[in-house]
Amino acid sequence: MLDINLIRNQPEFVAEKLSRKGVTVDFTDFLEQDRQRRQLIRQTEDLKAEKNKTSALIPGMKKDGKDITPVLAEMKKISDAVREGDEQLARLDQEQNRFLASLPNLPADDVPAGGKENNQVIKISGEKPAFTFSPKHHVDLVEAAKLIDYTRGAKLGGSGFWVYTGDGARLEWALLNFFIAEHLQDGYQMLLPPHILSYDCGYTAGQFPKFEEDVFQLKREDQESFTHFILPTAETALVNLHRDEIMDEDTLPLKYFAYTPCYRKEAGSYRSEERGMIRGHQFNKIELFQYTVPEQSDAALEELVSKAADLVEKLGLHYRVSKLAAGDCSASMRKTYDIEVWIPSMNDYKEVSSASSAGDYQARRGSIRYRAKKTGKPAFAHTLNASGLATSRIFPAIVEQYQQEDGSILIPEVLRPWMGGQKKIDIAP
RNA sequence: GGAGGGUUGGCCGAGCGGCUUAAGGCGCACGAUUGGAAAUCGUGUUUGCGUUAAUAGCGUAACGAGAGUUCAAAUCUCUUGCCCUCCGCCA
Repeated sequence: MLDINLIRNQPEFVAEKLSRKGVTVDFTDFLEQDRQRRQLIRQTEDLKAEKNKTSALIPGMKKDGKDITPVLAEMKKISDAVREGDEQLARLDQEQNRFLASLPNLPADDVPAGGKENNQVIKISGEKPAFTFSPKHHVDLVEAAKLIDYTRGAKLGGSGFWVYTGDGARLEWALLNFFIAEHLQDGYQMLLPPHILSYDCGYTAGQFPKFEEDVFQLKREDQESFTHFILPTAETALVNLHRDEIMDEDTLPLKYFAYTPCYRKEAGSYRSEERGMIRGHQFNKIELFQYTVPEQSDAALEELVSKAADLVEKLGLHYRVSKLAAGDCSASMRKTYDIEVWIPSMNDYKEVSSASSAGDYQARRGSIRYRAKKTGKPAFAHTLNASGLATSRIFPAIVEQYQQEDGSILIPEVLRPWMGGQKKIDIAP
């Protein structure tokens, strides 16, 4: 949600920022309606004031035994006028909120305008592994080593699901354990939130109403629209933790991380080059999240990016970091860095972490505030999130980048403690 | 799944149609008192919206949420969220 006062005072400025995201808006009609709306508020509130005054007379008159019939008639008249004003206002409010809620966040000043093609690679770490043999695709590798069972996954859940088996399950869990240990060491608090969330959570995160179709919706038999959904990322849960709260400034920054599977419909987004575990309906992810005061959010974003990058680095994988152009950031975000790992078989980099600052956009939607010490007044907090990390692309990257000529896979050193010291995975007999 | 009870300002808790501008207490802040402190006394102590140069005033709204009855709703009716107790079922 954008600050309506900013739109009132500097509509051209807001429109220009939005155009960098590829969104064209003309606020003329909106501002005119806003003026009318405020005038109606004034009129209706004046009527309410009159109503309150008149109503206060009644008990005294009754006590004195006076005839209150004319006052009752007057009250009736005012009440009807108030009701009419309130109804009209409710309609205008709804219209205005719908419009405001549909506007994406404004990009930060240093974010390039335009779409994907304007993303800037700002860091490349390591080098593409040079194979002395012909490297295999991760699907072939994990099937040979019996790490993932795609066939039975599809039997259980349909296309886009898989089963981790044996060392594959252990490797997956080792990754999560490694991430958890790192985040705990950095002073982040671990959370395990519910996976089923109520509708409001999706609204606060900025995913609803626009992206309602992207999540698995849960509906009660007796209701028309869905009331709950399965979370597409732990971010949706974490951003709602302090919804409708006013926190002490002293408690900020709050640093959390959560492990959840992420459930996404991914309808129509399957591409043939993404066979395997690049894009599934369910994948494991650890999500980092921070609540900060506005002055600290830029530094917090840098911290999150470097934390996520550090994990990929410690796994010994070749990756790069990009700053996304305005149009490639999701709607709620003012600035996003993507960390992309090299997948040899795709000859491309795939996202393993997206680190973003929402500024106060989500805070406004969810009324997430803190009491500013300086003024003593409530102010909107800033929210930031980053994957740390999603395993569904890290796993293939490890398998492909660490593959040996005989089809075995070396286990990155940092993961070995969580795999009983095991150093490599051989192809299954 | 069934039957009850509850939901009120930061917290506890009264109020069950209009003398409530939400009693009283606790906590917190400031002031008085004191050599200093405790105790005591006094004052203040929510958020949104509108108006405004204003974080000053004034107005307005909010007693879990939504709808209704009424001239008037924290208070009555209906729907619903959540919490508690008991019963049933089940991992």
